[in-house]
Amino acid sequence: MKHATGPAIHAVHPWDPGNPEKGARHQLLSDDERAKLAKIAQIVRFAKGQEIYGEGAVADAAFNIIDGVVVAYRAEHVISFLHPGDLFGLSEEGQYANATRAATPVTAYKMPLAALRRILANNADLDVNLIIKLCEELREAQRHAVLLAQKRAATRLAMFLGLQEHLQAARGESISEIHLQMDRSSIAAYLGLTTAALSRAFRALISRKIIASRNLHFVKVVDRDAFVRLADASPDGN
Amino acid sequence: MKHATGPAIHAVHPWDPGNPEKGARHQLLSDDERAKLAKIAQIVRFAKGQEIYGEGAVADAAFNIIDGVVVAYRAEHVISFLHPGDLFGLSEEGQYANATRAATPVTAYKMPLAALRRILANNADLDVNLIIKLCEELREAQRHAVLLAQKRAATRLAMFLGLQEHLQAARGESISEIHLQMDRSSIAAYLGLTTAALSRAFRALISRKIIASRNLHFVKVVDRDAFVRLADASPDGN
DNA sequence: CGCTCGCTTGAAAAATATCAAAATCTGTGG
DNA sequence: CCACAGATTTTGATATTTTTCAAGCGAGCG
Repeated sequence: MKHATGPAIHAVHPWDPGNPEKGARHQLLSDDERAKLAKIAQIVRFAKGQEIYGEGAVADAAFNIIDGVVVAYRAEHVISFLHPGDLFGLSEEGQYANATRAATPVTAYKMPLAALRRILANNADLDVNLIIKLCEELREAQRHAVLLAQKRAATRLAMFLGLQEHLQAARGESISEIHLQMDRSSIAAYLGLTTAALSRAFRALISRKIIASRNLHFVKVVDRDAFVRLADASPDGN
Repeated sequence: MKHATGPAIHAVHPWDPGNPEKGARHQLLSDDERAKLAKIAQIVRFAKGQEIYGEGAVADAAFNIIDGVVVAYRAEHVISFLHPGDLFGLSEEGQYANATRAATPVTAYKMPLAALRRILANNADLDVNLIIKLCEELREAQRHAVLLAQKRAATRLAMFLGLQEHLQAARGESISEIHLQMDRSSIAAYLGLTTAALSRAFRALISRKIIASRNLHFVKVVDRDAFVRLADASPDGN
């Protein structure tokens, strides 16, 4: 079982131009590092919809997702969706900068921040890995901003689906369908739309035969050209 | 002259709850570290409007702003405004993830990435400082996303002005007026609006007597209550 | 098997995008 | 220091698009 070894942090390496397939994510930690972290970590579970911590709560632990999807939000707006291999609860000491909630049943490692920092202080490699991970989060936050700057709902949705597909590929999963594990209201909050507008955007893409969906959680890109035309943040017309 | 000492990285410390005034930014580097960086840095200047590097260009150097404002953009959308004490051009090796352009005349340190990484590898403290800086950038990118998720133009503008004011305060400058160094089209691109909509948003805030401005670059908050009511990402009504 | 919660749909109102023209600003050169 | 030309910003009138508010559906759950 891959989960038995301890926390795993996955990210696309920002240096190392010579990595196998571009965009592929790597496990950043060595077995040794994972073992060290495992010593201070405990495995915790959250039910779907359960709050993990609130905005502004005193931050005492970081989490590393083993399985499931977590939603990070702030002031009613979804900031990011976190997946297995992601780290969260970090980078704010004192208090958490945003709230988090389980979008699906979640299993995660929970690591006390104090112990974590102690390990980081004595381990330059971990430091670097943390930097890599932060860079990845930063890139993603910026992609989110570009998405949100789009003016048309259908464009935002297409970009979002493109991001999801991309993430799925980076995780090594199949791309034949895009799997949306979160509910519509979370997606709407991520896209800066009302659920009504999101629903209509889905309908627009479907009726234009750009995507198809067999249920709320699975979407398939039918017309790749049109999809890319929409999703690639075309600076021009649309 | 404070600039004679070498690169300076400013950030709000994420740990250290016990810092003097909350929100105040600190110089992260020791004199020794600055001296080390100074050895590999050269001072460069850019004219207003000049491109510093293009999106996707081969990344060979990082920059640290001494004076002026830089705009980072991607696909026609402004991702961030960078100020003195900020670092950019980092975190992408291989190629720059976004383009940058001088919004005002800019003076900066230019540091070859290769040399920079060599220094980082041998200096755990610098590592930590880099982490702190990345956390700050991440927080800011997330704030940007929250801003963009707002549906009303006036709300986005008010939040933007609030952010600018906050940054100004963190830099220790006066807050009696908000100084907008960039042009309207950059602000519009940052807010995900057209310049026309941005102009009307300004007008709306002015006619509602929430702000006043003596020219394009200086804005004053007149009705603080109304301003805060708008800018504080009110999850509720508006 | 009924019920709740979440998603979809409708119709009307509000807001922004568009496109184009007028006003202002900037900085350049006389 | 002033005048001018180009560029930026503002304003107007319309067309789109999204939000709102509310009612209908449907799927999943107890």
